Amino acid sequence: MTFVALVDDHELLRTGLAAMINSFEGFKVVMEANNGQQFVEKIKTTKINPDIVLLDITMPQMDGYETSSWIKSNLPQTRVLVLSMLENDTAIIRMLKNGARGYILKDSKPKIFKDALDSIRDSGYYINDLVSNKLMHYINHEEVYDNDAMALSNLSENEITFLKWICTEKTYKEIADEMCLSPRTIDTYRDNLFKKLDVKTRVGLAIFAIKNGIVTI
Amino acid sequence: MTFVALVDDHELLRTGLAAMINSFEGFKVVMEANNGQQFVEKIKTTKINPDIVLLDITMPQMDGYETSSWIKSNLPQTRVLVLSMLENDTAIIRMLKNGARGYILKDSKPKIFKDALDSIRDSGYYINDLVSNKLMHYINHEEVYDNDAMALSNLSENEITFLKWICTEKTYKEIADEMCLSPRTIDTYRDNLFKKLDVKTRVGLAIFAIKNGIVTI
DNA sequence: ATGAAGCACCGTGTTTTCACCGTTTTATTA
DNA sequence: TAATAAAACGGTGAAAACACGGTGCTTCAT
Repeated sequence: MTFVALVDDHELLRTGLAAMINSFEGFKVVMEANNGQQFVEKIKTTKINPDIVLLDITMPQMDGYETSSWIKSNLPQTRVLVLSMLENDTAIIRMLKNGARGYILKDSKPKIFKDALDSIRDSGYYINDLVSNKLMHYINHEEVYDNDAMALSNLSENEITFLKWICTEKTYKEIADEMCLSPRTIDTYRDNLFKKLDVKTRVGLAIFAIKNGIVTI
Repeated sequence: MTFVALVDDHELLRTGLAAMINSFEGFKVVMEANNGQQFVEKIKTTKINPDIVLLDITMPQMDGYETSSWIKSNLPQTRVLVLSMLENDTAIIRMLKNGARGYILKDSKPKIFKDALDSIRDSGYYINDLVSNKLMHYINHEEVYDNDAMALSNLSENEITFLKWICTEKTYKEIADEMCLSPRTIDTYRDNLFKKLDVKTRVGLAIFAIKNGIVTI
């Protein structure tokens, strides 16, 4: 029997998932959590040790990236299968770098699910087209992903906050007021981010912020 | 027994939903569809007549707005319960205007689901805080919603195209080149959209375009 | 202790964006 | 065909955004 944990903030989806997975021969859902933090707590307080964790990316408190890293270092025998709506290269590569063994979209058909779980249990990995394409692409364009994937983690708290304000209609001067910083500093933030993220305009920054979940619209 | 139809392009969510609803006393899922168009076809070809339709908004082919309108005029005794991730005012008001009897978020707890279904079966409506707040607000700011909801359909082809370019890093002059129009015309497009959409900056336009699916990022 | 790295800050100048005014052209239809 | 709406185009000036080249002040590892 393979034990499965579900980590996703959508309770409804979780309920459906649990029902489905429990209906699969040889699989049993033994834990559910709303986010990474709750998952970590449950791991620590209970003695439950899941074989496979079905993990969402966008969650409050502790997101999928962090959670997957944590699992990689604290539960090395536990395998992560990402279950996300995000289809963009950065998210997929980043999760794989953080130890994920497979990546499937939330609107997949049940059969895909079964296949993925079987494959991860038996071979340790589930390599679908989504993943293999990104991997192939990654091999040839590593720099791009490095820039992009690292970008997020290389951003300071202030830069993240700044990116949130970027997605409003405030001027840089007004943003400076909001953040209690000099307008010049804000200019520097912008210029640095232009370089870091390889964009040239405020719209570029806004798109980046949205794409990477720094702001939700 | 109350018959329920599920219209949502996320098969997994549908599976979970179906399992959950079938577990509720007195409810039975009698039809599932991937989108509005498929739903309409099934209604026409089969003799199934659902009492309640659980309807998503963002779907390919025929979205929730259209589908709800169609149900309103073709199946007047069928009641629509919206099930969406969208929490923004425009979406909620627009669905209610198109005949929806209730609106719940996809990450609601199962109990909310049961309550909503019971309420719609018994009283015809499910008025939660989400809906009542928007309704109250709507009473007092009707113009705003009219502007917003109508905005999308009031946009010309060129304006839509322009909004796509807005979400790039091109300057207005470059956009003018791309669209084979004078820079002045582009200025006018921008100014008109500022008024129509009630925004003040290019970032505002970009956010609107993304929010309303004119561009996908 | 020193040199590299990062953050906050500043000045100047150019380009782009935005606001407000108006004219010509095209299409529609009464 | 004259009236009318709309789309395309234009000028000007102020405000905002962007580019570039800096200064101090920490921090922190060598």
